[in-house]
Amino acid sequence: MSSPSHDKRFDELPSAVELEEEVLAYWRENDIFGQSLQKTAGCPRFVFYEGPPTANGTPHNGHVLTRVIKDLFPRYKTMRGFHVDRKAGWDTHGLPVEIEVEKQLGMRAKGRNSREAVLAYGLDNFAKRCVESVFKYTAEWEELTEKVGFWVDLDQAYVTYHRSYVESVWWALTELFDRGLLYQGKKVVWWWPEGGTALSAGEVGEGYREVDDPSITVRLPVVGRPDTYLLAWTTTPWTLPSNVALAVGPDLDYVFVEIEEDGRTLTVIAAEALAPEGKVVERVKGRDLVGLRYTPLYPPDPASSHVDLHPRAFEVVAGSHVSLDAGTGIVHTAPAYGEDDYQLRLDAGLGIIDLVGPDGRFVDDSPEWLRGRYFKDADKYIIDDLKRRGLLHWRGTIRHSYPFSPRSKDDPLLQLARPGWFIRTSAFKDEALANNARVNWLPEHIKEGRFGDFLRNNVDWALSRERFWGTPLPIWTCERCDHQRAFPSMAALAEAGAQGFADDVDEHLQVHRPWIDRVTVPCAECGGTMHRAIEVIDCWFDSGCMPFAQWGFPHQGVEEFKQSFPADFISEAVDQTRGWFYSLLMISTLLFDDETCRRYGIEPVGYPRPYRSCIVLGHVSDMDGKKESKSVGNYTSPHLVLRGRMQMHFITDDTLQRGEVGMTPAAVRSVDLGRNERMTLAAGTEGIGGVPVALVPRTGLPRETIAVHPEDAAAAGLRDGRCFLIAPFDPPGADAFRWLFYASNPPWTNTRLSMRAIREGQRELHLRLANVYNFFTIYANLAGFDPTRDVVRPSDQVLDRWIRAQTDQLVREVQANLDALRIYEAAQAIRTYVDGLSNWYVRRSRSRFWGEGADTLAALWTLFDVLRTLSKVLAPFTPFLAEALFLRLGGGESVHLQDWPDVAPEPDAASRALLEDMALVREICSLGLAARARVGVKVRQPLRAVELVLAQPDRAERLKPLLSLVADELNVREVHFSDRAEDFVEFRVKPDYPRLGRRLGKQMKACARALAAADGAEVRRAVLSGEGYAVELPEGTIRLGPEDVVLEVVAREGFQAAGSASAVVALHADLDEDLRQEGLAREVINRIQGARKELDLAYSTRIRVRLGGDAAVVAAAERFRERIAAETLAVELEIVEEPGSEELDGHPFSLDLTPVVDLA
RNA sequence: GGGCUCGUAGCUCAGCUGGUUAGAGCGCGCGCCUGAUAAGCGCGAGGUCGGCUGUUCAAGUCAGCCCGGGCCCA
Repeated sequence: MSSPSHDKRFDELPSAVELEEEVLAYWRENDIFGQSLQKTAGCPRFVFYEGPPTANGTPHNGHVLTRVIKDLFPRYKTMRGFHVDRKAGWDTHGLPVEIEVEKQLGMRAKGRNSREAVLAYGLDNFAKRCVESVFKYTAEWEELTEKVGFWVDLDQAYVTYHRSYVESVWWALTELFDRGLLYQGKKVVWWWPEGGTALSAGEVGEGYREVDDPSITVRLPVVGRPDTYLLAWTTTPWTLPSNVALAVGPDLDYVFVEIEEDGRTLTVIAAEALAPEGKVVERVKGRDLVGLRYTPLYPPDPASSHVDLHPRAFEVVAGSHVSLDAGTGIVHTAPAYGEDDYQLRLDAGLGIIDLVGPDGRFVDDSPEWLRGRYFKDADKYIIDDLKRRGLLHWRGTIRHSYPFSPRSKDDPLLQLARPGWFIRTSAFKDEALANNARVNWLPEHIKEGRFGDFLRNNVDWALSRERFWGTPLPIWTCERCDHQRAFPSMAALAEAGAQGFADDVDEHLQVHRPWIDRVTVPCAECGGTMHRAIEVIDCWFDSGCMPFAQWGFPHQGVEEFKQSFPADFISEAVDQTRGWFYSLLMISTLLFDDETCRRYGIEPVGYPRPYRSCIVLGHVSDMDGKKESKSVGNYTSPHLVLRGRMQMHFITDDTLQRGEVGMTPAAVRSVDLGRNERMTLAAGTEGIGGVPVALVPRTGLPRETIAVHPEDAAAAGLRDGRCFLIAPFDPPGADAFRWLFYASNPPWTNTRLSMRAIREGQRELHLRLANVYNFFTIYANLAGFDPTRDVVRPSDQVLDRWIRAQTDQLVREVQANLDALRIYEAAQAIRTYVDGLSNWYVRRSRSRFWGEGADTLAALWTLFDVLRTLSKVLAPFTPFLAEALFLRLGGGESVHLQDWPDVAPEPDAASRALLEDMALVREICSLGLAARARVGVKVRQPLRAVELVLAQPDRAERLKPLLSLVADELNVREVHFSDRAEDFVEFRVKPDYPRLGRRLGKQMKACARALAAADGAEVRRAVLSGEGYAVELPEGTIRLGPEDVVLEVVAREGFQAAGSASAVVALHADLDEDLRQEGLAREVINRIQGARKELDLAYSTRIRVRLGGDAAVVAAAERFRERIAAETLAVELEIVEEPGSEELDGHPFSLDLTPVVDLA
């Protein structure tokens, strides 16, 4: 190979994994992230809030989605000249942590409340274990974060259990308390008996599951009317012993129906629409039933402390919530266990019975056979009992979703009236809605739909938790006079003369239980001692405080807070509507009204706060749209994507063939190996000594487990039940992973994830682009191209001008879409561009790169230049590939320190015309290839000519400079516009519907009919000549101008032509000797090039060629001798007539080729 | 049961304010090109736009109802 004329060489791009490792190391060594922050110091801010994940679980693919979406905009905005702080955060409080520790300590048991066990263990040690557990998987999170290229400041991360954070939350609570918005009350809450705590809407929302529950209709005997029963329906039989009333809709229609049963005649009462079959004996309105008394199914003991009966107990009452949607129209009411029921009790004065306690078990005052029973277990006993007593009218099962503990999926929740602390959010519904109205939601329907609905149905926030590891409620109550006071900080406590600070423990633990519980304050009212309310708070409140608590505001960080409130952008998955999106919005709505802002010296921010835009992400599912699950095995391993291997458990199975590995069917389909691809089964990550294996579906495997033939296991040296599966393909890597989430669908729709889909994206973007770049390196290195020396002014060559215009257009489109937070559309623009670059610019420019001189230099420079621009456009999307490309092109220190390419807001007229014209040219080529395919002549065989007919004849002139591209692409000698178009084309003129429709209205159809019936060529001529075409319509004659119609051309049958609405391309497919000879010569060239490739010759190696064949071959080769020699780099070309051993287009042929030793 | 959302080619998905050959990628079939070469490209087949009823000169697009999937909540 000849040595380049200078030292500068362009390196090829390595595989994705290698490339990404290289770039990560480079970023680390040079602190590129840090530099990007420094570079933009003092610039306008683009504020991003990181929603804190909890690090006591491992990250999954959904987290990859959020991380890559969250990374895109900060990178983009940084390039646009904004300063984008990216403070990481960790959510560290709450049930998930406690449960994890309880599990470690062996405290979890079905149906058993763990509170006592925790207390017995000791809160000091429990809290310390919680802190340890919080960061259990931090390393995995950090690794994933880095690997997928999410730039976030982990070193400065906010941590919700840290003292400064807790004190900020205390401040918020104190504000609310002092304004009377934080109150103690009793409400029906979702209650988790095993955890001994209420749960917030956000927590409950995590735990819904489809389950089968009993669905029964019971009979309640009417007092004073023998054999007459009210029918009531329930799915929670365990609440029946606590029944105190039946509710009916006063305006609904009810009937008394006679039914036969076991020879008896019974009368049952139910809503007419829902009543059982039978003889209707009476028809009444609901209000007529009100006051009807019935005998309770389980007469309570009035002496019990769990029974509080008012005079109207066991009567029919009116309830506005009664509907005819289900049941019987008579609603069983147990105020202790339902929200509507509780409200009805207050409205109607019913009293209450609560026979199931907070531990989920029946209390001692219950009927004997229920005492101590777990509420869910009681259902079947109650059903049996009612059946025996003839009070069970109907029994079935219902499949519905019911909430379970979000942290312990086997624990059903129950609704329970409980005392606790609440925030009066419902009083601020209007403010929250007004705030919401100003948020830019993507997708938009979240605003009025899911989120708006949630706000409209707002209920007070059940804040308190009778738990241990959480932000303690900062409220102290006097044991003597009940005076209550909230404290916003430790300093405020100290100032009030508090005692009992735990100075000897970690500063962060001091603000937690049990240490903070020991702090007492003298009561300012009576001098008594104040103790802290025992509760901690819902950890959703913690995360909702992050806009200010991350800075410790208002105790510190005031400036930082001011500069970063509100956020420009946040993004999380849709399940956060009731979680983080709500807690953020509600807390900021409550706290940062104009008056409070002024009090803290903040410019009032108004609405929206605390976020301006929010992208609500869909879920990540498997390729069938099912939820990914490790136990089902339909889980695409992030390790396989990022590193090309995954660690699995294995079992041996000798029913397999050797060389087969059994996997769940979903996994086999997801990986989608090609027909000849084999995974490598090995003991180690490198695959040394591994065995090639095909994947076959096997059901019934345990989680993360594969089945292996015993001999394969032995051959691969597997031990310990663990093995690696190593992919036969280049691992797609982080960029391909990211690209899938950007380019396969808009982020708010669910993404179906599979290796197959990721690899598809990898081919589409990465491989295509790497091909283009590697093509560039070949010729740039061959030519000794040096961009620092060979600076070329923008070339006039038409392809160069086109790709530059196209590049500018790309920048505009991506910019406009990203500014509107539209990722998918931006990615589509990139995809289309890369296709054009590869399949038009490079392909049509190829010959220019082989040559020398000014045009070659212009081509090299242009490609170099647009690739560099492209690397910047790609930077926010595929930061690794973009960086590698940029560095190899010698762009500078980092593409992420570059400014976004600066282009004019609109293309100039010339560029616009060129883009349009080239699009038409590409369409013409496409039609030409279709016509060729129809004719069956291969492209290597030159044809005499093609003729073009354009629907818009005025574009012909503009197209002329581009016709040589058509000639090359279609391999024809001549391209011209037909002067006998009518021979093979029909003209058609259609109305321009949008334009004419507005003008003509109802006459539109008549006009279309008239045009269809008219002679197209005639109409066309009239319109184009400017005289216009007159159409008779019912309401008069109108004259159609060129703007009123769409001109089309259609290829006539029987011609070797292909057409679209805008053009028809007709081939002259007849071959003469001359054309045949050229075709043959090109065959010769093709053979020689093929031989070069077989010999693996370098691009610049010269050769000696001896070729033989019959007279025709010789004649063709002789005639095109120079071209053959030039294109194949033959320094000698010997052509002889001889009987060849091979065949060339039906001619005998032989070829002998020797490389010339390069003496230089 | 309610709310939201989705239903477009075999598969995965686009389709702006209603406008006339409904698009892309993959897959499939056929073919081409090979000095980007264990890649690349083209062409083609394939759609009653879930169903019904309306509104309109005109409906994949708007409205109502129904069917089916998903999410959220009772």
